[in-house]
Amino acid sequence: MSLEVEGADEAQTEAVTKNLVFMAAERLFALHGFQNVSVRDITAEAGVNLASVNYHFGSKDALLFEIFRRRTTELNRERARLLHEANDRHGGKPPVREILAALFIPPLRWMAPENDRRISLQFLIRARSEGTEEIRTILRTDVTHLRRFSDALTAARPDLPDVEVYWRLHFVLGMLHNNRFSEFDRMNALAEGRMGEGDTAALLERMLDFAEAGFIR
Amino acid sequence: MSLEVEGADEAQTEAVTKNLVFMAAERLFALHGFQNVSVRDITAEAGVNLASVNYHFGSKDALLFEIFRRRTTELNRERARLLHEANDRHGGKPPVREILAALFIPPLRWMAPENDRRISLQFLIRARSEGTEEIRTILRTDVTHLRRFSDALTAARPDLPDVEVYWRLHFVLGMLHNNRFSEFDRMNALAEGRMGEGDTAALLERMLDFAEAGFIR
DNA sequence: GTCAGTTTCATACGGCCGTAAGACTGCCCT
DNA sequence: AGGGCAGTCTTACGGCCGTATGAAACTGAC
Repeated sequence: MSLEVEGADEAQTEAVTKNLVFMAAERLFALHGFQNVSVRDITAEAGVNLASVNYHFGSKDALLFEIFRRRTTELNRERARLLHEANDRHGGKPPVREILAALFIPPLRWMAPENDRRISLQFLIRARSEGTEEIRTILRTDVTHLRRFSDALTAARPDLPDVEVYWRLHFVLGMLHNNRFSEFDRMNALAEGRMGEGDTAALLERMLDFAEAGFIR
Repeated sequence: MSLEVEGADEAQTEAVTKNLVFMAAERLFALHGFQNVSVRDITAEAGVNLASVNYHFGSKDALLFEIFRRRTTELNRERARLLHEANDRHGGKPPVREILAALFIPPLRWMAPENDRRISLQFLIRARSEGTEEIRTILRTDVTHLRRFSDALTAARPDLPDVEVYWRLHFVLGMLHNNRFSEFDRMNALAEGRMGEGDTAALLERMLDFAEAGFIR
């Protein structure tokens, strides 16, 4: 349940231009939203030619989708690995807190201030609500990733009806997805700046305390 | 802590066209997002002339803002009234569950399937993340409404550090704002349709149980 | 050195966008 | 009767958008 960063390399030296576009687009989409960023904005930010987007990705929609796909895969893989490790530690039946930690830790790692994946997380959160119809369809349809977690949770709380588990997982995901800049800033304004965003380790414990309490009850 | 609907009239007979535009715009914005809906879409849906938006509201941005302002005011007023009633019932110091109920009940009332305010809630949730810079600034700046609730919560839990209250309120609002169609559909797909969206009274109790547990802990 | 293949470049096209301008309509007030 | 006016209509303008095209530049193999 630690937040230490682990080796996240990825060679990806192929096609410098394609990568410049990818990174610039992810950044701008995350900051301003899909519809508010034009292909011209992206190529200008990346310092490449206007036609690059359509040459390397096919279309603006396809670019968005590829970023979404890659980041989602990465996030899901990290989560699955942590859940797997929790399974190993507890003989295939980890307690609720460990399951929730596997769900929380990857995005919280990404969110750490010095982490350059911070923008990727903002992108994912945004794409979830503002994405293309294609993205929304996938989100609605492909729930295999979540199933691992709901299964683990029902195993950890066999006394709880399935439906109850789903609802509480729904609430927990709401907590998690609300961690975007603007919402945090709002609450921090209310707290007159005393919320201290930086400490992600403390945030993890806070979130686990809150979510676990709601789950164990 | 009941969900019975109360008198929500509002005369609003002024300028039929203006109202048609208002309603059509709210609906389309809620369903498809601000950037994905054109002035032409709105006026077509409303069955009025293209120029109506600019004549009655000044601009598309101003239209969005006016819808946001009105719905926010209505929601905040309902919440404030419920909190006030809770105060009266408990001599100015209601327990956590009552405070959270004052926060949850208005949006849940709006969300009830037969309620025509359902679309207004979807609009508000969307505007919160996709709105204009002006809307985001207001959300970030104007926290007077939230202060009533954070004050009440710190009074109900004087042993808890202020900062802790803000964090937990942040989590609770995350739970609440995640109640959009798409997110629910996702979880309901995972539950194979067994989540039974319709019963908002049960949902209220479920949310209160979860949030209260996290707060009391 | 040539040629095929890949990548970059400048440019343009058609389309939809938000907004403005000005003519027109109906209604009330005097 | 007639003038004023709020509201509605048609139409068009300039602008930015995503994408397509074809030429130019580059790369490596032989």
